Amino acid sequence: MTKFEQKVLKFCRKIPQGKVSTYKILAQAVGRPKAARAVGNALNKNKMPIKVPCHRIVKSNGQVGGYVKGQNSKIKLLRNELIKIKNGLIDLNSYLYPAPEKYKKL
DNA sequence: CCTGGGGCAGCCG
DNA sequence: ACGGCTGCCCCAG
Repeated sequence: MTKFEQKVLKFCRKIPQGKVSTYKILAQAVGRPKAARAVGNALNKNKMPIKVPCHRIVKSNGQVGGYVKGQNSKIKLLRNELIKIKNGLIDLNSYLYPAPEKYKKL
């Protein structure tokens, strides 16, 4: 496992239950602002959803995004954490962590 | 709403 | 080591 992946997973674990983050934010957190896709790759490759709650990572536009066990599975997990999803969309204003300014203008 | 192109770590030949 | 392809993406038009 590479350094990059480790960083990604580590940040994942910091996300509190009931909150979500985005691939982009994760990318920024690991120092690779433009590597959102690579981040997704890392999460996908990890394949250890029990220890690493990668279901709390969604797209920056609020869509659910993909998941190893399927989007539907991901949605269930999120709902299970009291996160409301309307038609495949998550309200980032309410759930986003660490909540950057640009998402707070509601 | 849809289309196209960019950018990045990993994997494979 | 090298080049090309891929994928839980992002953003501008």
